[in-house]
Amino acid sequence: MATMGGDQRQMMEDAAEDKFPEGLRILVVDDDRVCLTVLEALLRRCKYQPTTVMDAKTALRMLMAGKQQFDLVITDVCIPDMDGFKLLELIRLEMNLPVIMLSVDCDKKVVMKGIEHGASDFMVKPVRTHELKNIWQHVQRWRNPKAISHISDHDSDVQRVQPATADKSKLSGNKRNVVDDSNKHNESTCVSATHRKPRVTWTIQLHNKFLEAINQIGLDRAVPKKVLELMNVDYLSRENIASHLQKYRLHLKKVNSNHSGDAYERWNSSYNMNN
DNA sequence: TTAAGAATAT
DNA sequence: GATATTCTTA
Repeated sequence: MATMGGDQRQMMEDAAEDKFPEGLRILVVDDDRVCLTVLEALLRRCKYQPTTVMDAKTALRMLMAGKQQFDLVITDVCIPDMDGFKLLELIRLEMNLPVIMLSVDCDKKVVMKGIEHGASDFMVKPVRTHELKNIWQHVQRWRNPKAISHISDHDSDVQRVQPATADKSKLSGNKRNVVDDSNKHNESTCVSATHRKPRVTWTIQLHNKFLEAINQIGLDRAVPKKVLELMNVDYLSRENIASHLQKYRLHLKKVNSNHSGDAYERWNSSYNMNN
């Protein structure tokens, strides 16, 4: 990777605000040199800023080392030193980045697996430019999760329809349009995944920040909205905090009733898994 | 209409 | 168990 001077970085930040999708930093992981090169060229053509690596370990090391150096990761399913899904999992666990999976075939099971592991998207090789042009949307989704439109109409699941009051649409005429997917596979198009916010992991750091906020506000006056503001962590939602606050208060109650000294320990120990 | 907090669901 | 989502209430 090229080291960049302050000027360049500044330029990129400007770009990030003005013409947002340009200059997006993308890490591409694929063991096939040809694919890698092609992909790199295509990404460049889309005005992105690709970095290529050929194995998972290097990818991880780069991601971990400089924090927040990338906006998006694209990885092949088959990479030598690690299962692509494993890599996906790790990235999702350790960092807050959208990941796009890549594969040569569109086997439903594989795609499914990608989705289940939290891939933002799944593309089938060969990837075309027009598919890449739009991948910035995943970054945008990540940064602004509020804009997520719940398109959960992908199964024949009996959608539990509440009587009159449940209608969220503002339009009076409620058209329940189900986009028919008559073309289940056009070859080499990207199969769009359900975009789902990653489950929040309350690391010790995050929890400490939470505590800090609570201390500042005062436990009794602490409400999710205020805590959210004070914490100022962009990927957290009010609901996330509400949930955690609920758990925290429950925990406090326990501690108060039976104050066995190790209750505190127990609370903290549940955060020692990672970070 | 929004948000808190309890109750459930995953 | 942890976190998300739904439900009820204010």
